Amino acid sequence: MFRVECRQPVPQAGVEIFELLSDGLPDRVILWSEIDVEARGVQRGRDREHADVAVDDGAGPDAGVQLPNGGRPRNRKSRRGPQRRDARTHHEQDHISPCRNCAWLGLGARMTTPYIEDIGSHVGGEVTVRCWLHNKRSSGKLRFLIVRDGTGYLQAVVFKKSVPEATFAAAGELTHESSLTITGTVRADERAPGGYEMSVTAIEPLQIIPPEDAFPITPKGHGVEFLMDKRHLWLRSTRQRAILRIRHEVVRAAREFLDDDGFTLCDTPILTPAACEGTTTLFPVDYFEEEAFLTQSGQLYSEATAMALGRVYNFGPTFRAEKSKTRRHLTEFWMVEPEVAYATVDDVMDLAERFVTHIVGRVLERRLDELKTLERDPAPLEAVAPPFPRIAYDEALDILRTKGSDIEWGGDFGGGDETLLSEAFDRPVIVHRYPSSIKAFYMEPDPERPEVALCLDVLAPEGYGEIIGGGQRTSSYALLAQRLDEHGLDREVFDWYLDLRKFGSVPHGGFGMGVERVVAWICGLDHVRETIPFPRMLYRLRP
RNA sequence: UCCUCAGUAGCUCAAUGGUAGAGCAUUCGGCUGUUAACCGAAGGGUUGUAGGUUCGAGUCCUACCUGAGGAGCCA
Repeated sequence: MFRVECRQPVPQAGVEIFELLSDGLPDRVILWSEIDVEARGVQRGRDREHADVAVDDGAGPDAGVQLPNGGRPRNRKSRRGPQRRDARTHHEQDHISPCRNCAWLGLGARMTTPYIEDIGSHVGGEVTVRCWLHNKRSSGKLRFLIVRDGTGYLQAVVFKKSVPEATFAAAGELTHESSLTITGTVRADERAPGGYEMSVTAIEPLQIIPPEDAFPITPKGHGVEFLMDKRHLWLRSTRQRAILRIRHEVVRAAREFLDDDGFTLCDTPILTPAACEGTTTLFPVDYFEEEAFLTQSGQLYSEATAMALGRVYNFGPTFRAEKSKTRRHLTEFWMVEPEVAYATVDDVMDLAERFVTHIVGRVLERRLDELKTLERDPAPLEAVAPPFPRIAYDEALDILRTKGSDIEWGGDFGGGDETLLSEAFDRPVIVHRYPSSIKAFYMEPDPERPEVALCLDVLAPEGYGEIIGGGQRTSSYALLAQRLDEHGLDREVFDWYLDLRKFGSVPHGGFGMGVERVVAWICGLDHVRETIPFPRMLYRLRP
């Protein structure tokens, strides 16, 4: 037995490992578990030629390798030059596995450390999986280990008669969420969850969690408070992983849509000198003895970048210090905000409609497995297609009144009103032209009805409520200045914003979409707190 | 800030004002195909905190603390 050890810096050693394999050990696969942990990190280097790995047989540094056939590898110096290229060619010919991880290691199919999601391309071969123990079932002389590596679950079977006693014992000592590498032959087996199973030949525990201080999250139920306190560990559950993958898909789809539609990403500052809208509470920050605030929207700045680049968006965190304690609120959340020069309110509605449709479509296309994990019925999502119903605020009031609401004209919708409205349609509904009095100072009034604003909200179906808010912005300098005064906002603070109306003002508009609310809706969750890895809420700053 | 509900074993929950219980987790034993495995046994408690009523309080009362849901406000 030998091991391969990492020691820096030893140039070209990554190639040496490969040559060692082909020269001295034609039928021998070096198992991942036989490679020192330090070497693994280096193996991940992008440039294989400069991977820093030396070879050691355990007798000491630079002692060389004692091969089973009695041969020794040539010393390191003699292995530079053309031979290296030969080895690489050999490697490329040898490399037949479609497994991305094995290709990435640069060691072809000989050294197989696949991710579980790729395990199907290794049937019949011996592989090593680097993982955590998800669950364990024992049946006397037979032990089932269900392991996870972040990409999936794999059932590994340890037969007492087929492995050394120590290996069988090691399988027994592993505890829930202990880390390990596990080696064995991959088989297709219908009895195993996922359809593939490993017959184990070797187990190497990395860290065994002691039973007296066991992993706190058990397979059975827990309360919200407990899980939130253990959020850093809760993330390892199947359900949380599915949600975060869908969140990733939502973000990716949003950016993909805007990038492909000619938008330029122009991120806006997090630290701001004043309220963007002046209506909600802000988190104050000491900015070198000046008071600053965490942003609650990048919109005003995006209006500036839109005047420079035409179509822009910003994508970042936003902060609201509201004492809201509901299933729809976080104090820190992510928002994507497109802004378009020369856009009218109708253009913004068109954009919002195409945007939401694209995002939902991508999730259905790429994350159906995760939706299934969440037991989310995809049917309501499949109905999401243009055109979305567009109703004016006045019509919305009529609908609400038929459904029993006693809302007066001029009032904003409460959570219950939003639920009532969205339940009236099978897809997202756009409500436009709210009374100016309940909207922000920068909303453009409707020229035909100045008491309403050219604004819009998109309400998600199934009672999920507002996921998008936006509209057309005031383009007149005089009107904007007047509105600032009416809202009690300081003109000097907004002088740069007023400049946008002073130097080539044009009609323009955009919207902001709350990522967490969209994810909650798509996943069918009853609370936004699970849609972000570490939610920040009223009374919840840790972990 | 206001309203409602909850706090009992590591976790999820029971317990008419009268001996503090179960499942999961943990430990030990059994089982060669388990699917949140199963079977048997064991350990594990200042019932959120402080007062009060009562012969007697997990249970009733008061205050406080913590959490959850909602209102307002918002994406």
